[in-house]
Amino acid sequence: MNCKKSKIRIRMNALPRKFYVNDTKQVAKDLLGKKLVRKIGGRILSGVIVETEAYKGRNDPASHAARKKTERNKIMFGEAGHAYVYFTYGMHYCFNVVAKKESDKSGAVLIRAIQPQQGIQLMIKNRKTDVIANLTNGPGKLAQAMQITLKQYNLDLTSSKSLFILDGKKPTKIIAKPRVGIKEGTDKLWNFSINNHL
DNA sequence: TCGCAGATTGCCT
DNA sequence: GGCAATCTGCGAA
Repeated sequence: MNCKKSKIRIRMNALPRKFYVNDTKQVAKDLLGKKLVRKIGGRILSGVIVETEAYKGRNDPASHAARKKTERNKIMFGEAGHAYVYFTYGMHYCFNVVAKKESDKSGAVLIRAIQPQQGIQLMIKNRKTDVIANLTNGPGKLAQAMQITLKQYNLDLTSSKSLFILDGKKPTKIIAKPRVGIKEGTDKLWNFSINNHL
């Protein structure tokens, strides 16, 4: 890759495939502070990622990919950098990014929360609430605000123009906690967040 | 302010 | 048939 000095940067580039080909926990931490961007019909929605969770495959009972490859979770076994969207509790979508080392068979990072930056008005409309702090502080809320559905299933985040992630400021402090909403594997501190000093 | 239960659909056993 | 990587509203204190 020759990254010569580009005077005019018309569009910032999305994070490269290489970023996602790494240990799932590491990518989960690296994603904090990065900027999630969604383009819908010329409008831009964006926010800084402030909370993530790592889900591996084998040896992680809480992961969808813990047992075996199925129609739904096959994306977690696929190429890193793709979007894994799933529908749960009969009414919510959750947005994940496939991230794993070459040697790993499966793994993904759940994006749990972002801090809204652009397109807040549209998010308010999508979420039907005007409480900013409540727009994207959960996986289901985030997907609703960003209009992420099964249409984004298996989307390649490194080449898509409607959904991608940009580089951002590296957080100074990362907090590790047990993952939320699961029954098994709660001993692992694979929930990562940064203090968004609100 | 906190805690609990209902909503609601598709996937897995 | 049972339950899920959740959110919201309502009731009690």
